[in-house]
Amino acid sequence: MHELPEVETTRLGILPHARGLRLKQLVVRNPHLRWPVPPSLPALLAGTRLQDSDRRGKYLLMKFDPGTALCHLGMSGSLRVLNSAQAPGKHDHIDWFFERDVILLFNDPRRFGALLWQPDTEPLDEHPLLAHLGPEPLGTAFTARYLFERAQGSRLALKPWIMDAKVVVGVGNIYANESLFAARLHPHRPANSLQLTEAQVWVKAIRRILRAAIRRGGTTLRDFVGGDGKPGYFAQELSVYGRAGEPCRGCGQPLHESRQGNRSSVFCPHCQV
DNA sequence: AGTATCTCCTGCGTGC
DNA sequence: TGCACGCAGGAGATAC
Repeated sequence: MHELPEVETTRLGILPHARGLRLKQLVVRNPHLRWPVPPSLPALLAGTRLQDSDRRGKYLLMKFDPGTALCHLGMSGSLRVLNSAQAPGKHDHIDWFFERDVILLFNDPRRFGALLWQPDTEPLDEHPLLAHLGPEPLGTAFTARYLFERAQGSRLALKPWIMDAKVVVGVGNIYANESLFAARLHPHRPANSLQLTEAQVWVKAIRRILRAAIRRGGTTLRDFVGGDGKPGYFAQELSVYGRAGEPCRGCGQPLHESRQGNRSSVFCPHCQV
């Protein structure tokens, strides 16, 4: 799926090819993503330079001369560099034609992704989709003390709680499951039962797992490819996600599965308390 | 204000 | 072979 490591993999795959290049033309073949692609975007971007690319949570930020394009990959989106022009496929919605024959292709079968725009006349961090995001899990603001104190105010179960982008960004279903297992925390525990010592373990687990997933190029279950078009290889290192009924890597007992907020949770009822 | 549910969408697996 | 069906989920919108 598409969580922080997948977006970061995409960003790192694109940057060396496209940074500093002028965008000759943006072709929006299908603007019907999660929100409509702004009709003015092709005219706004034509002839401008991609200065840099950043990431905020799961939003890929592409800084052009007049402003920043916000790209979300949703569930099934990919943004990758093409070696040469090719006939557009069914779900190839947007082409970015840069100088030097560099082409970025945005493909998204389920169209949960998005491409939006924030002009430099408005502060980027005040964009409605970015304004209320919590800290970056790999940043210095994401501390055990922060997590612990924030948890005291919520009766939500730990699993849906940590997936709330206002608590921390970038942790979706896969890495929520994995980090809870690594920290030996039961996903159904109320957030306000979290102890400071547990928060310390959990923060380290989240950071470690996200970093490891980035090193492996993300998790490819079905359709994720990074900016270089290659799949990620973290799926084979997953401990619980997608392994319901299989033996726990800690104790050998079968892993349980439940539903929380219509998302699957997989955990070991013996190891996670 | 915090929490729960709904919604968008397509591909894939399953059962008849 | 074909079709109906359920499922997967990021996360904002909506309802309580």
